Amino acid sequence: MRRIDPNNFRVATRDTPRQINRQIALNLIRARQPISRADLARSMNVRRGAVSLIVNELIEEGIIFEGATGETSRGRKPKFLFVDTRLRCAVAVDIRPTRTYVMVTDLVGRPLVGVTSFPTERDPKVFVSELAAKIRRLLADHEEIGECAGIGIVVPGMVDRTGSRILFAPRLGWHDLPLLEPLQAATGLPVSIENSGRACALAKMWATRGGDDTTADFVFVSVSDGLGVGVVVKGELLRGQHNVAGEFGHIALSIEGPRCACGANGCWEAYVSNLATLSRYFGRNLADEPLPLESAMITIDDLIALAHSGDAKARAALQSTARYLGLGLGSVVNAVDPARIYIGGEITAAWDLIEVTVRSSLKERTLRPVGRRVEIVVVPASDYPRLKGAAALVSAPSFAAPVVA
Amino acid sequence: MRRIDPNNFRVATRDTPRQINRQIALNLIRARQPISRADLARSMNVRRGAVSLIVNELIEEGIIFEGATGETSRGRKPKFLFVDTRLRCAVAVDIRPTRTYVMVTDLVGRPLVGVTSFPTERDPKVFVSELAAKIRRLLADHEEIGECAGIGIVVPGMVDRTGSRILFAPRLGWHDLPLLEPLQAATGLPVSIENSGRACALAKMWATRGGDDTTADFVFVSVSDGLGVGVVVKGELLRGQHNVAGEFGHIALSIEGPRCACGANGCWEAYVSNLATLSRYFGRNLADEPLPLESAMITIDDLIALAHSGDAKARAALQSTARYLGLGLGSVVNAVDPARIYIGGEITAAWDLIEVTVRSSLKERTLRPVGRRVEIVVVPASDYPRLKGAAALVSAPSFAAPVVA
DNA sequence: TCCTATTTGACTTTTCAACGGACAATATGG
DNA sequence: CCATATTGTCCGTTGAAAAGTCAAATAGGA
Repeated sequence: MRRIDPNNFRVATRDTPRQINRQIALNLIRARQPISRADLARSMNVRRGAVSLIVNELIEEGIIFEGATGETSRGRKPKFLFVDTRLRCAVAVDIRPTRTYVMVTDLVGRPLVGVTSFPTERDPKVFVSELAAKIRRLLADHEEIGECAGIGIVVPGMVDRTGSRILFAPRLGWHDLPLLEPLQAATGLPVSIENSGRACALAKMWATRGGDDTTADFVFVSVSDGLGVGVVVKGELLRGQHNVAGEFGHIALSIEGPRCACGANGCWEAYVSNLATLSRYFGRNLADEPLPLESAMITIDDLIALAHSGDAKARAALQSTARYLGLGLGSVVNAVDPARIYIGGEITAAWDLIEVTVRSSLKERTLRPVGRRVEIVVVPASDYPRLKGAAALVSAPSFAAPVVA
Repeated sequence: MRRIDPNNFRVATRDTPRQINRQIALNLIRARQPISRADLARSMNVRRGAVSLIVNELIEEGIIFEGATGETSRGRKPKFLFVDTRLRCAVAVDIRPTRTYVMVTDLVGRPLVGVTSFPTERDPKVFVSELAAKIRRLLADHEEIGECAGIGIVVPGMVDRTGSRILFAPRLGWHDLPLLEPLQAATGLPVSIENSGRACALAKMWATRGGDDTTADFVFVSVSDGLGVGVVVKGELLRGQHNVAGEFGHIALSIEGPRCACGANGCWEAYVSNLATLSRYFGRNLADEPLPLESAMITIDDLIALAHSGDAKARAALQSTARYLGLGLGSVVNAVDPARIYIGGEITAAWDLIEVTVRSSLKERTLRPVGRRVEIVVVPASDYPRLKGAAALVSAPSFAAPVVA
């Protein structure tokens, strides 16, 4: 039940059916490969002839290819179809406050070259030229991975609606910074930029899986230096009017709570960020202190290790975080009613310690009867959700549904 | 950038372009009537011939009609087209805890028969037969308004995803109650049921206006006995996985706050509902007291009148509510990044007293730089947003975009 | 080994709707 | 009266799905 905007619509032309069915076929091939033309026709409930035309068009364009012949119990053997991921790649970049990570993937998001990283340079100009050089070298060193289709970049901050400027990235000190144009100029490749929490959600949305899980509304909550949240509704990222929707990190947990970096009091982020957990461990607010030297301090990973080895103070700090995490998730669940919540970030390493607390405090705040059935899925750091999201920025557009009506 | 669900898609057929363009044309006629075929063709950027076919089809079906001939500076005069709202109507029903309101509208939501009301019977069976009788009598008394296309019902509670059962309506004491089938059986008319906050949002989405305002993401917050919220994203209501999304009334303002009817502590609703405001006025929590007799108590409208006449205690109570309202709106804005917030409910009568406080506390919690630009629009009770939303339940489906891909 | 049934993928004809252009009807201004 | 402009209709063309046909490939049974 969508309203058509009388000031912004897309009329259908003669080839609109083809555009639509082409994308459906492509997505089915992606989800169920290997698959034959006949199977495709059965799945789509159209004639084999119509499918053949679409498939041959896709083959001609090099988007899919005809692989080995398959087996059937009887009759002519089918020719299997696959999404063509050979000799093309995407560069995924994850910009974080201290280090920047780079990975090369194929066009369905599978890693091709291991993750490399380097310290994040705060000066934007220097950063751009450094990053461009690294990417050029990486692609030159691995000619076997083929042509690069584009660069996907993920940042811990807000991106404007055109995806070309960083509006505000507090932990990087970047403010209204054009990033797309300089990088595109420096690399000669198409670039997409996205907020990291949202990108994590994108990664999950486009994750190649068994294919028997249907698209459901979900939320990705990334607990890290900040709190990144991505919301997916009906197969689409929630963006809002200025492309800053989903900033659940700055909804209130307690309006009288501790001051948050955003200026407000008692934001969820101020309770559950890594800094908040560490602050509880140390018994003082680290946010007030001038830029602690990373090496001199214990990190969240150290804290989790301490907790695992039995340190009571570390355990208590994590339990508090777990409680606040669950309470905040309750607000998220009541707001968007998702089928599933993905949780990422360093804290997932302590999931065995905090799961019970998170779940029980989530239940405390969610409405009966349906809200409490929400599934929680932990995404370990080893899954590289941010980098996979960055890769999805490059690969997903060619699988997206056409815009109609 | 929507992902196509490989398990739930709609392939395009030969007549998909027609279905799409038909709905676009219909929406354009609705938004810009009176309009000629030639104008329509220009707006849609298609041939006049194609438009003529669609228009004649719509006329044949009785959905639009050809009215008076228009004026042009030169050349053949155009025949104007209008959405045909003659001799058909929708019945809008607003079920509230104490009274139930009924209105009859035409199919673009304009009132035809004034609002009538009767006390809400708590026993569902009695209620259904009473309501059905009232509707039958109403339609019989006003034969001039033509045939009834359906009944739209709005309830202060959660509705299941099929729209047939009330999952939970705390203030009515209804719990997992089938309402659609009995009412349809008793009236012989199609029935749609929706949550009242969401229906208010629907009303605004389908409000017939100048037509030069484009569809933007927005939120409707209805402050009343409870707190109803409807969220519209890209011309569509946010529903979530179990049709209970948008329950922002139960996000936290303070996790240590007062107990809410939902069982959690410090929900936004517990701070800004009419009962909360009245409780502050009386200096004690009215929620704990056994069902106060309405007549014996002062109502929120009385309280607002007192405030307007200078009563300091009443003003203070409203100011507190205003502050909490603004703070909660901050969370909503950060979560969904809307272009506009509509505010409805009894409290809008005190808007002159609370506006400054609401706006400043909203600003306190919203993220820079874009979040603070959100527009706030007050919807007075005299606009009947709930009833118009109920009417939209009946009339909107025929204008909705077809589902494709 | 031959025949039948089955399955795949290519191909042909039909139908639907947009596309592109032509045309009659209607009006204005010189 | 004529040139020009505008609206709405009509007709042939074209793109794509719908429906059906056919050859190729293969398995299994007689």
